Amino acid sequence: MVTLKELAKLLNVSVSTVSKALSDSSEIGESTKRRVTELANELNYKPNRIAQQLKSSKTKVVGVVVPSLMNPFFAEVVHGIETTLGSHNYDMTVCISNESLEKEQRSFDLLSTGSVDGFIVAVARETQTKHNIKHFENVSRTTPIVMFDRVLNDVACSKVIVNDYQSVYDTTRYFIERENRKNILLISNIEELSVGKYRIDGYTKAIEEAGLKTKVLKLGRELNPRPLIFDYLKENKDLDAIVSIDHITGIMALNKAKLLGKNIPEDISIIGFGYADSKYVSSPNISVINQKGFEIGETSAKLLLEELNSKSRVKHKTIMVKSQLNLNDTSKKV
Amino acid sequence: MVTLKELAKLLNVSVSTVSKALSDSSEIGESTKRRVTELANELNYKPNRIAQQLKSSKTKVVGVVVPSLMNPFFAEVVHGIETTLGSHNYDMTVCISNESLEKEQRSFDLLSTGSVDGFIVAVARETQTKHNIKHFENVSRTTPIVMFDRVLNDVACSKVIVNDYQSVYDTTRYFIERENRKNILLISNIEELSVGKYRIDGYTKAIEEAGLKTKVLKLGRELNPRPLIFDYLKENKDLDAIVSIDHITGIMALNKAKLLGKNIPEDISIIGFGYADSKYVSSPNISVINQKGFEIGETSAKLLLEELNSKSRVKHKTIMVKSQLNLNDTSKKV
DNA sequence: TTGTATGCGTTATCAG
DNA sequence: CTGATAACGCATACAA
Repeated sequence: MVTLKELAKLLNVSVSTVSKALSDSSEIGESTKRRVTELANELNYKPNRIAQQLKSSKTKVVGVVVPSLMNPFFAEVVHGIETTLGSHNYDMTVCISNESLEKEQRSFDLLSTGSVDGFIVAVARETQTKHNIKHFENVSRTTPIVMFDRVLNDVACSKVIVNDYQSVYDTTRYFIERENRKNILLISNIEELSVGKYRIDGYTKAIEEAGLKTKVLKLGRELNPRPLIFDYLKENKDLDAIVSIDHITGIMALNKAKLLGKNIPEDISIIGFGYADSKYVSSPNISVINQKGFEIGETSAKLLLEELNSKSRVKHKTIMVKSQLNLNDTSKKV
Repeated sequence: MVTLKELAKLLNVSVSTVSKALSDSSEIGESTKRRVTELANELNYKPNRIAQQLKSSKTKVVGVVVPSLMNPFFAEVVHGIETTLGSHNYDMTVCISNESLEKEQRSFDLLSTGSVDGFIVAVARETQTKHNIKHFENVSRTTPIVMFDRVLNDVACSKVIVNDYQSVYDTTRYFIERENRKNILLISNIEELSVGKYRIDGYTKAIEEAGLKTKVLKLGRELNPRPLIFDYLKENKDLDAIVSIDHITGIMALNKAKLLGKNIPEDISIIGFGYADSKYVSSPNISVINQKGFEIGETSAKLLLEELNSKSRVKHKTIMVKSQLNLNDTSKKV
């Protein structure tokens, strides 16, 4: 690595002259600047970022902590984050919590000691169920945090949330009022998460308002839920609509319904939570409540950058990114 | 942030005493150690990683540059990388090249100036087609690089590759010999990538050895290739097997074949390239050549860590991770 | 056993 | 216009 010192020695000037020349300071004469920049280019000098970071106590790096990258929703959010950060010359350190509280804590502990200027996080399942929030509280004293999707209300930080309640409420009402469905099943495998609860609440409200009966199939953390779905469908032949509150069980329900000889959407309307590529993976194309992962990522990153670049301690914001209802071939378009 | 200096002042000892005490040096007396560690814990002292990095000129951070995270294969690889790095107390900075040469170069330029100890990369499409490799050559002089999947033969570095040729050759032969298929279509949308070429070559070899006729549908970079697939299938009713060399066009072909009234796998066997979750997304479950993304990630990370931790300049290795043939319900099991 | 001095590479302040 | 000096926080060779 070529350093300022080496350039200085070769040019018989001082280190500070070189430094100023390279940052095009008005203090330095044109001819010196030329000599310096020429040699710097020739030797391909690049300032050492670690040294700059130590000096400025800013890293231009953001820590991103997500439960998983295999979940397309999170992958999409991370993509949105990276795009926004990149256009502001920030990098990101990605940690995967694997839904584990301990891994999440380790990531925060490690990165909060100077490695990053701020955090963007979707809290792990275990963190949410055990409600252990010390690592967030500790860090947030010195370092801004933005939470998205999986959010903890009692941590003081900015948040980007999804209109989980409303989107499922609207969807369920759509099924009831526009499609005249009466036996609507909700399938859940994330009922222990706050977002899961909101979604179930939205469904319940719509069903009860219409005087219908709620039917909820909770799959818990079952690794292969397909048999459970199949059995339920087999024993409830009168179902005429299914709402899945995650991205994969909807597809499973679709496939199982077809196996049972159901016509879709004539016999059963099916909708799931989705993401950009959801349309490719089922036939007929499943309807989705599109969570706009990319936008959520962009918004989270912008929110964080705002906090990082404002001198005065900025007030925490909570922004809602509305999901988009994409009615494809598994719901009657009316 | 509490620093060594502050601890030293509070304890009326020197900075170096504190430093040594905290690293449990044998030079320091037990009682002093106790006093120091107690106060350090009380004030929640954590060494500033940036300062440590500057001192040691090691960051314990790896730069990971991938074309996309929305492609489940890359997401899986990154997950494997993160797992391995994490268990060795390394972090990773993830950059997404978006298949763009320029973005890839920027990432390498930025991170190679002290920010990371090494790189793991799958080269961008544009980099491969334009064959611009200067940024790799420059960096590799000072910083180890491991390439995976998308590999450049003329860059001197370690590589983790997939047995693309062999896996498609074997699959095609399976269709021919065990299932007695005669009209086998290969669908490609990555023919300009080295891995795409290998896969097509494997197919071609098997077909020609059997005295059959090759049929290759090249989709290029078409954004919505489904109509192209549909038309091809409609005009070639005699197809009895399809090999897709990426993870999504196989699913599309499956769905289009069903639309055309084909029974699967009786009329047509279908196989695609896949990843861990592929089995969930189609009905019947599509057969896949499973690329073992997680293992590729693990292997890449291990290879890099080896280079980073060996004093002597280690010889570059190339490791092949073999794909696994998962015959599900879209291929006759014999 | 503890402390002093130096350096990692950069930037900023101040003096010449 | 240029240069010397100090500082960011830590670690270590060397003194005491």
